[in-house]
Amino acid sequence: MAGRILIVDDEPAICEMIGFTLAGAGFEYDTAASANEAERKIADRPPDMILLDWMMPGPNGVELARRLSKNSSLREIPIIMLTAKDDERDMLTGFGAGVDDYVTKPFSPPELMARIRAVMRRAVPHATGEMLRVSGLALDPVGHRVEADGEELKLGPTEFRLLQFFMSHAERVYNRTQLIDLVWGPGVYIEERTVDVHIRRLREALAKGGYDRMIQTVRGAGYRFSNRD
Amino acid sequence: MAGRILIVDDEPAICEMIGFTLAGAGFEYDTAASANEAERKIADRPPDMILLDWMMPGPNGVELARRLSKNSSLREIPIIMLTAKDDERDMLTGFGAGVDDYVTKPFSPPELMARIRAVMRRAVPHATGEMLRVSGLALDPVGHRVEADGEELKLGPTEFRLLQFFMSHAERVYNRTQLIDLVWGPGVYIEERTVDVHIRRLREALAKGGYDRMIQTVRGAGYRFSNRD
DNA sequence: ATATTTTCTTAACGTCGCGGAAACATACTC
DNA sequence: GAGTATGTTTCCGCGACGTTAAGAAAATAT
Repeated sequence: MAGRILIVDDEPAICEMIGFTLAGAGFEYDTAASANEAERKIADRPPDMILLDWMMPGPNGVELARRLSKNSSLREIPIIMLTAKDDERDMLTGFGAGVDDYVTKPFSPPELMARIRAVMRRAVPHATGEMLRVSGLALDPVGHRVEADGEELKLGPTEFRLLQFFMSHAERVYNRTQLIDLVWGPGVYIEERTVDVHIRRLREALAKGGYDRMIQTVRGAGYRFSNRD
Repeated sequence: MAGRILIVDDEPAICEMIGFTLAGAGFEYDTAASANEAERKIADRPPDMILLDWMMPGPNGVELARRLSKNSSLREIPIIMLTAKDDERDMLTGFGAGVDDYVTKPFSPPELMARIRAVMRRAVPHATGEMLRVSGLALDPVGHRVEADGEELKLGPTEFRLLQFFMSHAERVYNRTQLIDLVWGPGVYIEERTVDVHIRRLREALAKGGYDRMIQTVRGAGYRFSNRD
């Protein structure tokens, strides 16, 4: 499970081709044919990165970028602009609007992938699909496996996502509402106590290697993943 | 990293120049002056990579690329397009036809070599037409055969491609959308559940040697090919 | 061309695992 | 010891997956 990327381009053919390239590299992707559609999809489920075409009918790419940069929870999503012209002025306005990098059409798949990886490593390291390791625990997002001291642990989908989140956000307390938002996703409304149940199940699974101690309760505040006791 | 490269260009001078560069880097090479000649030579002895000129009298480069991509044993041969114009539309039709990278004329020998090496590194496992082996399973991309412990297995075209994909992308989870993209090809729209059916058939075929266990279901995420349980 | 076979795709149904809520038990704070 | 926060267990419904069958399409043979 390497990150999800949203491709915004009005030409379906371009979306398709880029999507194919991304899929080959193990990324999930979604497409949007306009800035408006993109905005809806982003609000619905924020991607880990956005590939944004400059020239589009209706609101153009920069406008969308600017609007996103105004939203505090979405401004962190890295954006790569796809632009036909390498006009310096356009690039400058883009950077002002929170664009992280540019790729000039025509581009080759390897070139695009290199840019994507570079930006991702910088902005959202957890979406690169690299192994997460904390002491004896190893989580492989791509292969969907978790190992404790070389021995595989079996955990359900939600426990897997929960552990993945914790391992990439260690040493920090999250309350139940935050966990629901960040692990279940925005727009999912479940009871806060349900989090407890999944914490329990995760602990149970980790107990095999004695790593359940890393899921720590901070009374009145939430939970924390830490390798210190 | 030696390999045989087929240069397809109607201008003998260019063939010669590229060939000289390749030979200097330790590659073997062959040349073809037209798409038709190239097709014959490829059928006769598939090269490890193709350098394909865009503009040629008769059937042009993209057409050849598209024809190759229809042949399951030849579709994996990486292709680098040589194009004089960096026209966006041309590039896109190229990607659809299974082109791996582009080099725009005029190009320098070092640049070309860099691209060749990059594409080869990426495509190595499934490009060379070499046998794919994972534990007792052996898949021969050229001869279109699959053997389990020396005994031949009979599987349909789609199952063959699916297995070929899995064997060259082991230990990685792919969801149904990605599999459709990567095994059926971009621009093919079929029901996600159809993947299940082909997974079933593949498992059924592999069950003969007990290798069905290698096609693993990762609930909520997709499927994975793995020799570990 | 036509017939035959093979294979692909879809749809329908059965099964099973997982998520989520509720209920109860326990621990902590003041 | 009251009140609140968290741990633990259980159970039901939903949804994901497996499986089968049948019609459509494509490939092959006649």
